[in-house]
Amino acid sequence: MHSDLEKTVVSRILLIDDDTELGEMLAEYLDGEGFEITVVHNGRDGISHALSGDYEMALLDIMMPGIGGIEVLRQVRAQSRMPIIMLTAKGDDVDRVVGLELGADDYIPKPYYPRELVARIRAVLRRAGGNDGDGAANSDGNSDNAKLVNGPVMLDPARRLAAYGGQEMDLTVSEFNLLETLMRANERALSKNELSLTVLGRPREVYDRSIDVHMSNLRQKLQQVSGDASVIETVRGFGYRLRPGL
Amino acid sequence: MHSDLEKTVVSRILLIDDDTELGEMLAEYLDGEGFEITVVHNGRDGISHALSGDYEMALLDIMMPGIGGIEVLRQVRAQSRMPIIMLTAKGDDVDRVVGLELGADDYIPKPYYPRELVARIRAVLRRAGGNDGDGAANSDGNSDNAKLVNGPVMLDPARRLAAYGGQEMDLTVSEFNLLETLMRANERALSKNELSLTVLGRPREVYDRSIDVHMSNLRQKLQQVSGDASVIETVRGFGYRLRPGL
DNA sequence: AACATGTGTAAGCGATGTGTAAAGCTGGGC
DNA sequence: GCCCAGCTTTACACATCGCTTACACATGTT
Repeated sequence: MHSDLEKTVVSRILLIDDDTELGEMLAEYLDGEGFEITVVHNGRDGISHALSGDYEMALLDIMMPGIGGIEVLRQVRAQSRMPIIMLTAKGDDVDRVVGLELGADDYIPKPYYPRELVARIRAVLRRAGGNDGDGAANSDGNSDNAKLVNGPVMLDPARRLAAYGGQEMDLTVSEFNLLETLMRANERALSKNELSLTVLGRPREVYDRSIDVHMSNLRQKLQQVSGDASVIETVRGFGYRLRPGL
Repeated sequence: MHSDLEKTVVSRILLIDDDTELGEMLAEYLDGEGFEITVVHNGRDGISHALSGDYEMALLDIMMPGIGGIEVLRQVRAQSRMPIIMLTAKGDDVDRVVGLELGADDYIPKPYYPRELVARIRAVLRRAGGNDGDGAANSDGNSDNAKLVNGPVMLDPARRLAAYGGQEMDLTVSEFNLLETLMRANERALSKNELSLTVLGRPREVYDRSIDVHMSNLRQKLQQVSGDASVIETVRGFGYRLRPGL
């Protein structure tokens, strides 16, 4: 049962969260990342699904009506050591500590940046899959904190450093996420809604110009350093993409 | 380079802790991880069991009524070199030093994150089980007692000594942990939530400014000794990191 | 030309980070 | 058992940043 870490095997993930809209969004995104995801909306179903043995890990919202996340965790843990990541909105305090003491593998506060969520999921899965207990500090180094390079543009997600042709750039979180998302898409065009989802962690709203403005600012910073005005191209009526063949 | 230390035999572990409830939980969890665990609830029994030769290692709570953990450690060490991991409530670093000097192999503060505990147990067992001679913790790079060096900053986790350019610094437990965590992350940026988890042992709560304050104090001490104001950099909206290329 | 869509700039304001002080805890000394 | 000292946490004041909104202008499309 070892060394079946082939990437061809999709990881089956269970999402237990009563927030259907958010669930949709996450499910969609994770699906795109190569995970197979199932969503259930209450604690009851969560427990039974979790214990079915069909899933490699679970994402569990703490705040749920009826059987809350803590109780779900407790009951699942009574029978299973599957990896579990706790999700929670801000505002609940004591429960978190209890959750971790009960054996949650990680804890992620809202707002979820899907990117970060994926990183944590991979970290947890790797820890669970590779059977060697490694070092003490439970930092989540992960496979996708490798540096991203595309032509002269370099991004180091782990260190949160961005540079163009060796010249460092000072980017805000949103600008950084924006550039990171575009680079990961690798010249594929991304819609504004996709960008809003991954960069801002929320769906794009009706008169929402945030992505546009962040894009504008990012472009300015890029141009300041590169002199190149067209590192990022506009796809009119759709979104943006990194200029092919940079 | 597959090694033969893969033991098909389960590791027998002795847990010495007066807290029965916590003992239950840990025992159950560790059992699920493939360890065979025995729990005793006082120092007397702890010593006799430990010296029985039936166990590969012991987890030892420092705080116990009657014969305390330190005393147990001393008496066991008088006759045995078996691996021992100390468990303790947060905050007492004096005990930690004493424990390590008496020959404890590792030290884990409460609250226990089961995942981390398992990792440490495996690490300790691996060290003890493999060729003990060289003691060099190899590939996993996170040997707990190795000194950490990053530019002029030097940290000796075993002795709890910190220095900048040879100049010793007097740090509190939290400040030390903070610096240690940042150094282990090796220039990776860490979110405040991550830092709170590893440094304080709890998730960051809503209006929790503890990390910020500890950071402020740590920076002051660093500057006092180094004159360098920017050993630790802020990543706004995210967290902190050690300045790359120190 | 008329309309739709994208871009840049500016301004307000909530979010975030820092430093200081005071209160709360805990352990050690007596 | 009490008090003191040191550390951690909380509280607050202040500075700064950056996200969003709004609007004017530019560019593309029909």
